[in-house]
Amino acid sequence: MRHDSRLSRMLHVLIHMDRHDGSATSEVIARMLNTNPVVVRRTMAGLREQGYVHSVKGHGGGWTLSRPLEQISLLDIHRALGSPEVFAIGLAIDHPTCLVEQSVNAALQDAFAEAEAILISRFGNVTIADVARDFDDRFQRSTEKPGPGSCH
Amino acid sequence: MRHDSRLSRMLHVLIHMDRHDGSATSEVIARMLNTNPVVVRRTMAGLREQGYVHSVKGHGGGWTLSRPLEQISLLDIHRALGSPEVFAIGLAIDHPTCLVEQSVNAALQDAFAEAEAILISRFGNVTIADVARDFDDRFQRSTEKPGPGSCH
DNA sequence: ATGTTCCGTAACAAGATGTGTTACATAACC
DNA sequence: GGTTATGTAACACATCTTGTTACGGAACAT
Repeated sequence: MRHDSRLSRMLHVLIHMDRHDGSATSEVIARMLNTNPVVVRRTMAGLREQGYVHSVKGHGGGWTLSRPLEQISLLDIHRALGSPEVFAIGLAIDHPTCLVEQSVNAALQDAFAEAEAILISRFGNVTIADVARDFDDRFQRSTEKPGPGSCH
Repeated sequence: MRHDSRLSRMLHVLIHMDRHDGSATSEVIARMLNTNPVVVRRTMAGLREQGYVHSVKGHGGGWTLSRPLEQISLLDIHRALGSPEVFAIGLAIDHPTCLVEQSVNAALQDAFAEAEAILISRFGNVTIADVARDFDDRFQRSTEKPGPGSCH
């Protein structure tokens, strides 16, 4: 696969869970995301550990939100997923003895650090509720009768 | 491997080439970078196509710079390498029919676009000569007698 | 109690990509 | 023609995300 899509998937599913009464099973979520129930459990495990969702075993069980979307930022989810590497480009080696390579590393790291700081700051300032609100706008524009609906 | 280190490697070798009279063979460059001559040719091919370096076959041949480092930015090299994907994080799917996922994509793409714009802008504003100058500073601090030297 | 429905997790396959390596063709210079 | 280079195809390898199978454990239904 080309890149890590777990953040995208988790935001997607959390909004659906918010707009859906009761709990959702890994099976149902997997169909939403066009993937496998095991992948769902694996990915949501981090969110559960951080207290953003709750899982219940057995009949009638499944996944539920543990707190309102207003209280969860994109950064929270990014971190719950283990703060995966942001960049696909990186240094050849981390601590080179070559002074030339040290300068190259410094130049690149500066640039990466600046870009990452922007991204992380942005993630921290956007809640999932903000994204859900944007969905409401799109939904309203796409239908005559606005309301809390979804595409699944 | 974890990530794309071609940019880092190319900056490294271009500075060495600048501080080294005559041409350098793929063999010599490969030893600098702790890699293989074929990898060097493969990676430098893009730089040659864009006119940053020149290669000569046969006895006495090798690689030479086609223009001063002042005229090559980090962005130039990034593009010469085919503008590889900057981020290791991405969207689940590109053009979803699901309105929720469309909102998620929009939020993430906004954030990524902003961060990438910063990174690209930074790359565009730094020439390899700037990096080489930083090397000169480090070299001077590391010895009594400053001068155009390298670690290889 | 037993079966059904869930999650939890280990184990392994698949696909993609950067990299390493071998092999061979081609070109330039001795 | 032989030597020294690059150019490039072909394939192996490592790593990582994702997909899949398998099985264990917990909760609820009957």
